[in-house]
Amino acid sequence: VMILRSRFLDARRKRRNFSKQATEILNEYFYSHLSNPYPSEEAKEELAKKCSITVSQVSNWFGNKRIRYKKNIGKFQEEANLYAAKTAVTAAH
Amino acid sequence: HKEEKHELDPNNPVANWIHARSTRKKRCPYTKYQTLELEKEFLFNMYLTRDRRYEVARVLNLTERQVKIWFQNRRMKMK
DNA sequence: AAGCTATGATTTACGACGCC
DNA sequence: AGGCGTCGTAAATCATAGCT
Repeated sequence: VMILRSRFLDARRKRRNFSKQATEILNEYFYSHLSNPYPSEEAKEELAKKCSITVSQVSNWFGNKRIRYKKNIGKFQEEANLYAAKTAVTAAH
Repeated sequence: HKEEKHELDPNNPVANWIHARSTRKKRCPYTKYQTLELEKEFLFNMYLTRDRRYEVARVLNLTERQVKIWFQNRRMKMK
């Protein structure tokens, strides 16, 4: 019984990477809230809808992103600059 | 809602994020046997009595705290 | 094709807060 | 006060998708 369930749960590990657009949306939020990248429940729901993924997946994504960014800020510098520039353009109308 | 500790360092984007205290025990994956026995116990009852907690901890060589937290996490996982 | 890395999911361990 | 409840998360680890 539990073996069946654990296999079912393990099946969740069969995943596809998120779409390019979804990753784009998540990164835009992350880098435009870099000093406090903790979306509220409502914000998570909105992101989930825009990305066509679940709220849990949004939480996982932010959890992974925060720890991986923190662990190696240098590696993400280029990406950070890219999204900073992008949101700056958006802000300038 | 704030958790754990914040570092005081201006100019660093990560400074105001939530950080685990350095005293936190490193995560230690449980053995297959430990997990299986915990699952069996969970199937028996989702909430531990004090006596069961003591017994499970003793048999699996875990602390009572670890067993308590394992059950808390397991209940959350179930939701 | 094989190896390696990036990435999404799961597992331990707590902090914050709640209710008895 | 004190202990166990949930909720959200950190950090480590797992599994494998997808490059090189």
